[in-house]
Amino acid sequence: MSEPLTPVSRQERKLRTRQALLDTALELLADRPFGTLSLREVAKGAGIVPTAFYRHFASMEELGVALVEEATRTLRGMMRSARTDPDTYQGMISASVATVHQFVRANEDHFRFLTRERYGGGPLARAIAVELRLFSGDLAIDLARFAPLRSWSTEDLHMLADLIVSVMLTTIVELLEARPADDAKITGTAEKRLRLVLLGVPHWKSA
Amino acid sequence: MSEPLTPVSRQERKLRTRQALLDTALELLADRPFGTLSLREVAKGAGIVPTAFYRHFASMEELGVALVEEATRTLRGMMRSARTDPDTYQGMISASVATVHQFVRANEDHFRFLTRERYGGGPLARAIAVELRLFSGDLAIDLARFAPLRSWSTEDLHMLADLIVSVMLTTIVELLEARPADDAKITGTAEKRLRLVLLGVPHWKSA
DNA sequence: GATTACAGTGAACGACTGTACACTCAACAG
DNA sequence: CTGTTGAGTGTACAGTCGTTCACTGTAATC
Repeated sequence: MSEPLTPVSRQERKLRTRQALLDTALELLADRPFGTLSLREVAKGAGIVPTAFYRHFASMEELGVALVEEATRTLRGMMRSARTDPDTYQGMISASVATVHQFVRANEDHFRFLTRERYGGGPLARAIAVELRLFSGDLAIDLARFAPLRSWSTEDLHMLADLIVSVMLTTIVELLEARPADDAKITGTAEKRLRLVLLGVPHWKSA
Repeated sequence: MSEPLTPVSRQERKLRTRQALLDTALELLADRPFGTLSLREVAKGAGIVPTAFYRHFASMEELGVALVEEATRTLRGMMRSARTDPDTYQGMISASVATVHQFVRANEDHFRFLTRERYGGGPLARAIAVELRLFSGDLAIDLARFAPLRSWSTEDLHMLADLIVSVMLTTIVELLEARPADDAKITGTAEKRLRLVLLGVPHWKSA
């Protein structure tokens, strides 16, 4: 149970309990929305007394914001991982969907939290919205490098990027609600949806 | 303040307080998730004592299910209203988007509730998911009547219907978060997204 | 006109909530 | 070695929560 004899500095211990708070919160969030969990149960889960919670966060809301930061770090990792620029649509599509699939399965808690609180209202939803806009903006920049999209206006590129993000988020939610046995079916449908969207690209006229 | 001298039968009174409970709940839900509101405040808002709540619902959860029913009635009304089958894609797109816009602005509470609780987890999210699947199924049937979609497999039709529903829900959320001054911009983008999706239809090959 | 059904009342309960306050005791700085 | 810092403790308080129970008054029934 006890950690090795390494003296464990003071701030290191603090960081650990802070992480324990974030972890138990995320765990409790597996099956209920953020607004329903209490400071006391998070503290208890992390093995500290309720009043000690305030040594780390001024309120539950502040904890929530920290959780958004942690989860969006995973999201950015996914985006970085997907940026392997293959040369064909089909290659890009299946590679991207595979990346999403892999990241979702490896970080279910983070994605469940993000998708659940995205429309939950309050400051959390706003923080997530900001992060998703950044995400979509990055995607638009990436898309601009593709030959068939060179001539598109930035506005249309953002429209396309939002559409793709929307499809991806739908897929993520489907993955989280399904048993892993159905993963292949879900990723297959996701690829179809993206293919259909990109099929329209060569024939697009903005007007 | 007091209603006219009409004797107001017993069950009519009961129906009214029941509706008052639903209305105050919906009002409170304007800026917080369902899980955070309490039986006591809903009862107080409806002008009855907490214990009288049980004369109408066995629990808050049951109230929530009733709210889902009420809100999805609005949703079905929207679908019925949109089924005016024009003959061109462009006509169908702009008419549908206009219908969505009009219904959202006329029933903001219902749509806010649906979109917020959709991913909130628990029995409410499940009830909403069921309703949305029905909605998507109806849409798939409607789509099957369009000439360019005659040859599509039912699986692909469902894929397309889900994609359209997803775009519509994204649009609804955008409308709810924006000031009405930005409505034109949002509906414009929504039409673009649908146009892009449908642009791919003639070139679709399922494999 | 007497009787029943039942929506709404009011007090009380035990459990849980966030937060204030004074405290301990080990890691740290001088 | 000494004094300070600060993460974690324990008690306490005022609210709120869902739910129980015995009740009241009136519309509906016979």
